[in-house]
Amino acid sequence: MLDIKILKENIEEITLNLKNKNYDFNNSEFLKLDSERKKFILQSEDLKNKKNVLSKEIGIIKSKGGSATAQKKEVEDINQQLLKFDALLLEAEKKFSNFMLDIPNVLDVKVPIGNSEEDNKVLTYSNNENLSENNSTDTIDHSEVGKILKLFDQETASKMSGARFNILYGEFAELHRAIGSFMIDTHIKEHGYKEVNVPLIVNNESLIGTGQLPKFKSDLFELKNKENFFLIPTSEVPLTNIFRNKILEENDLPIKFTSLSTCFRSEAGSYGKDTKGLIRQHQFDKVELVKFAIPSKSCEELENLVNDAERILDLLELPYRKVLLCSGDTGFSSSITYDLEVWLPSQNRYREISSCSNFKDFQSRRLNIKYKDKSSKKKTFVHTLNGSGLAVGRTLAAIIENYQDNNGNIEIPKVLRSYMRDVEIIKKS
RNA sequence: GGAGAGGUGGCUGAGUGGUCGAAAGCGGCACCCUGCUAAGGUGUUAUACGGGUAACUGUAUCGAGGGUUCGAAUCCCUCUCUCUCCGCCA
Repeated sequence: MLDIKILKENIEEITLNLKNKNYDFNNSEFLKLDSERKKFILQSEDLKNKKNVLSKEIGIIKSKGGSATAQKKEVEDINQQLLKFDALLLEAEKKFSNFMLDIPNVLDVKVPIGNSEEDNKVLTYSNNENLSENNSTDTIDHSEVGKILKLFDQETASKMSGARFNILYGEFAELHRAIGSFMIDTHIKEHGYKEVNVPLIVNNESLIGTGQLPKFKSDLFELKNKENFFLIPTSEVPLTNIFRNKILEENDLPIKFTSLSTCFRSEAGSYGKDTKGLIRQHQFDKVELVKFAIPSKSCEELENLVNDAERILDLLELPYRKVLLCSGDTGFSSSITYDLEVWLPSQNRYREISSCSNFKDFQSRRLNIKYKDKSSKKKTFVHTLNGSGLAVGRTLAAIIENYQDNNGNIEIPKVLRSYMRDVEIIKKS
């Protein structure tokens, strides 16, 4: 959520900024809803004040043994009026807050202007080479290899569950588990994150806080037999909500959490896209990195966070590129986002494997997460950041494709071997 | 799932119908005092949203929502969470 005062003071500038995010900010509607709300607040508060004064008077009269019937009558009249005004106020507040919750975060000045994916700015290629220019691809698609090796079974998964699920057997299941363990170990041992095990089901307050609701409900799985239960689309949601309604100490910041969790996404609106393999599943595992930082340090913290995610790709020796998302491609809650895209030779293209964002105070305002600023002594909203470090299923796919030899055998990346019985290669049996 | 006990400010904890946004203590902050890191004294110390250049002032908030009442932290109802006991269970 945006700061209402800041929004009012910079309304032209913010309107332009949001336009770059393809959001049409209706500022006359905003001003109308705001003034309407204020009008009712004023009227309602005025009546309440009168009521409070009279009630106090009645108390004093009663304590002296009087009866105060005239005052009682007057308060009753006020109550009648209040009934009307409070209904109007409630309506106006609701409209206003729905309007506010719908507004995306303002973009950072560093974000390049653009409409879609094509306008994203590629910053670096690992090993300084753009592999999509080579155009020599005899790599077999990871799901095909999986089928040949009999370690990957989409048909059976679809029988028991439906589309966008998979079953991994044997070495693939092991490798999948090894990847997750390796990633989270690296973050806790080498990058200073604290591991957290989180609930996979959260309530809608949590999802409003991080920005998935109310706007993106269709992307979520909601449980049917219990009100207000949603499967998490990412552990960003529980991790960030840990400090909902909390005041943190400046000395404790930055706080760095990481979690390996299963994530659930409905993938509504992506029918027919990536139907084969591990790229787009209803259920997938992901290692998430979440940070709480003081505002003046959050930009720096984002750079570090991206480095932490990149480090995993470096250690796995997977080719990738780093991309700064353009304005139109930057997510609803984010102010600035870097994507890491791993090389998938079978598709001859780079695919997103991590997305790292600075949300600044957008989430913390919704969630009411503050810290006590040492110099000003004021309670100030913290900045929240997060990124994938990395998506486990997509990493598995990338390994299967990038570590494949001409016979369709798959070498295990060196750093993972100790996590899976020192197996060096997966061969057809 | 059954039975009971609870949810009060940063924390502990009083408060059962009127001047209670809420005692007291702890913690925090400011100042004073004291010749050594201790102790003491005084004051101050919630959040959000309005109005006002400002001093200041209004409204709301005692788990959430409803109700009773002129008036609710306090009484009633529903929900929720925590704790204890029983049952079931990985």
